[in-house]
Amino acid sequence: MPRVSKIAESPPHAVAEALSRLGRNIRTARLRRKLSRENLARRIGISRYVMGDIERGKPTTAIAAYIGALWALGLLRQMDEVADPDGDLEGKTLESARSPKTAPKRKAYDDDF
Amino acid sequence: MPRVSKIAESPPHAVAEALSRLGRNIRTARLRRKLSRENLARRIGISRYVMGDIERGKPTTAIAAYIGALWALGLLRQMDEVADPDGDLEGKTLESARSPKTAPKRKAYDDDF
DNA sequence: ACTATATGTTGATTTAAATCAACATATAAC
DNA sequence: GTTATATGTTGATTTAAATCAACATATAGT
Repeated sequence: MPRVSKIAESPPHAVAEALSRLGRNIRTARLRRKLSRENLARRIGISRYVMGDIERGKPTTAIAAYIGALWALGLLRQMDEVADPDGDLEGKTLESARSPKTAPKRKAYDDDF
Repeated sequence: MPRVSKIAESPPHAVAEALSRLGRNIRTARLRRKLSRENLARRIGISRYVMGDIERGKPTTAIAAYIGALWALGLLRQMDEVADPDGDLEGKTLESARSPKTAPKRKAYDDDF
C-alpha cells in the first residue's frame, strides 16, 4: 500500500514477531496438508509470490490474503476469538468502571459506523 | 494493493465475515478504552482513515495495521494461538498419518525458506 | 546421473492503498 | 442553541503491492 504506514514500514518488535509467527504457523499447516504454495495460493486466489510473503510475515500484505490462507486451511475459526469482547478483561473492567452510559455513538444503538 | 487479488477484491463470505467481526471487536475494544480513532491511529502510526477501514473490516488493508491495532490495545497475545501447530488437530493427524519423513525442506532443518 | 516439483530472484508493469485537505454531519456537554 | 469532539465523504497525489515472465536453485524420487 503506497505511502506505506509506519506500522507496516517498520513495525514494533512485538508486531513483527506476531506476524512472523503467524506466517510460520500457516506454513506449517500447509506442509502438514502436503500442499505446495502454488496449489494453496490458487485456492485462495493469490499468486505464489504473495503466498511466500505470507509465510515470511510480510507486514504490508493485505489482511485478506492472510485470512484467506487460514480459511483455505480450515483454520479460520481461530480468528473469532481475537479481540473478542467477552475475552477482553481489560476492556470489560474499564467499561464497568464508568457511570451510566458508555461512549459516544452515532445513529442507531451500538454497531453503526 | 494494486492489482488487487481476488481474495481481497471479493472475499468468500466466511472471510468477509471474519474480517467484519475482527473490525467490530477492535472497535469495541477501542471504545471501551475511551480512545478516539484519531488517538488510537496516532499510537499505531496510521491515519484515522485507515483506522476506519480496520473497523469496517476492509480486506485490502495491510495486516500490519490490524495487528498494530491489537498491539496498541493490548490484545496482541490472542494472535499467538492462531494457526498454532499444537492446536491444529487436523494437521497433526495428517502429519502423523505419514510414513517416515514429512515434506520437502530446503537447506537446514525445519524453518528455513 | 536425470527428472520433476517447489521455491527463490529479478525486472517491468499495472493499479489502487494510504495520505492529506477540506468540508459535512452527528453526538455529547454545556 | 452553541461549542467541541468524533467520524463520514470527496477529490487529488504519491508510491509501492500484486502480478507476471524468465531464469536460478534446491530437494525428492527414480
